[in-house]
Amino acid sequence: MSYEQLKLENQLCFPLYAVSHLITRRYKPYLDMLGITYPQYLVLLVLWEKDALTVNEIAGKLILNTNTVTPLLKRMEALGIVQRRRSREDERKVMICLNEKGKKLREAAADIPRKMAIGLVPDVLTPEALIDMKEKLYRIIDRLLNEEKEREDSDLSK
Amino acid sequence: MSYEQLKLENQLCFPLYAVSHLITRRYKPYLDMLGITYPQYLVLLVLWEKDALTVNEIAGKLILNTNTVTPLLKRMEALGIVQRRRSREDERKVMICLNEKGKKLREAAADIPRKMAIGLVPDVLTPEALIDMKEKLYRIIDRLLNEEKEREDSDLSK
DNA sequence: TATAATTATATCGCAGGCGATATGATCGCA
DNA sequence: TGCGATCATATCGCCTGCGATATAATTATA
Repeated sequence: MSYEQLKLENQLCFPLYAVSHLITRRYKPYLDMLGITYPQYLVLLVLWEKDALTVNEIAGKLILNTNTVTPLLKRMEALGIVQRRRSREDERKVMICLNEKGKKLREAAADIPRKMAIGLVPDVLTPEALIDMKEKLYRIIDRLLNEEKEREDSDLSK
Repeated sequence: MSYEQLKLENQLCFPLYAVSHLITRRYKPYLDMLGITYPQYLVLLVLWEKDALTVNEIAGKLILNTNTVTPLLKRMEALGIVQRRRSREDERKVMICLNEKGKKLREAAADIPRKMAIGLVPDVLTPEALIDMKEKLYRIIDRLLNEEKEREDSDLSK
C-alpha cells in the first residue's frame, strides 16, 4: 500500500485550511480597529447587503450552523451592533437588524477589501486568477452543500 | 462611496473560509472511525512523513501557533496516539513521537484521500484544475507567511 | 562568569464551530 | 379541533485557534 496520497503536500484540504486561517489573521488589525472579529465581519457583510434577516437566513448565507450563529449574534448585540427581536408573525423566528452603530461601521469598513488586496493582487494572483479561483471554490461549495442536503434527505426518509 | 467590494460574493476570503469548513465536515465521518479530529489528522499526516518532531516543528508545518498545538498534542497523547517527552540535548524542546497506535492508524487512513476525492475530482474539478489551485494557494501561503515574518522582524527592531 | 536576551513550551481567557439535545411555536392531517 | 411532526432557535460540552503572559532552559554578551 502506498502512502503517497497521505502526504500533506498532495492534499488540497491543507492549503485551503492554512490560507483561510492566514487570511483571518491578516484581517485582524483592520477588524480590531472596528472592534469586531472576522465571523462578525462576515455577518455585517450579509446585513449590509440586506438588513432584517432571521438567524437561519444568516447562518445559511455564511454556511454555518445556527448553534454557531446564535451566540455570535448575541455577542454582536452586546456590542450594540445589531438588534435581536422575535418576529411578530412567527414567534419562532428571531429577526436580526443593524442598529446605528452597525450601519456606521460600513463606512469604516469600506476600504478594508482594498487594503486586503495589497501585496496579493496582482503580485501573487492576477485579477483573472482570483476570479477563476473564486468561481471554482463556489463550484466546490455548491457540490458539498448538495451532498449535505442529499445526506439529510436520505436520513429523514429512514 | 461605493460598497460594491463589501459584497460577500466579491470577496475571495469567504469562499475559502466556507470551503475549508465544508471539507472539514466532510472528513468527519471518516475521521470519526479513527477516533480523531481534523487537526489531529493533520498532525498525523506530518508525523507519518517524518516522526520525532518538536512541538515547534509541527506547529510550523501546520502554520499554527504553539499554543494551539500544545493542547492538541496533549489530547493526542491522552488518546495514546503520540508520545511527548523532553529532549535530552535541549530541555526546552518536547519531542513528539508516534507510538504503535499512531503508526497503525496510517493504514486505516490510507484510503481517506481517495474517498474524499469522490464526487469532486473530476466531477467538479479536473485533476489539472486541482493542481493549479493547490499551486496558487501555496503561493498565497508563502506571501502571507513572508508578510508575517517581516512584520515580526520590524516589531523586534523597535 | 554573571546576567540579559532569546528560545521553547505551557497556561489562561475568549471567540468560534459543531454534534447532540431541549424548548417553544407552527403546521399538517386525521 | 386536536395532536403528532416539523421548524426556529437556544443550550451544553468539547475541540480548536489565538493573543497575552508565564516559566524554564539556553545563548549571547558585557
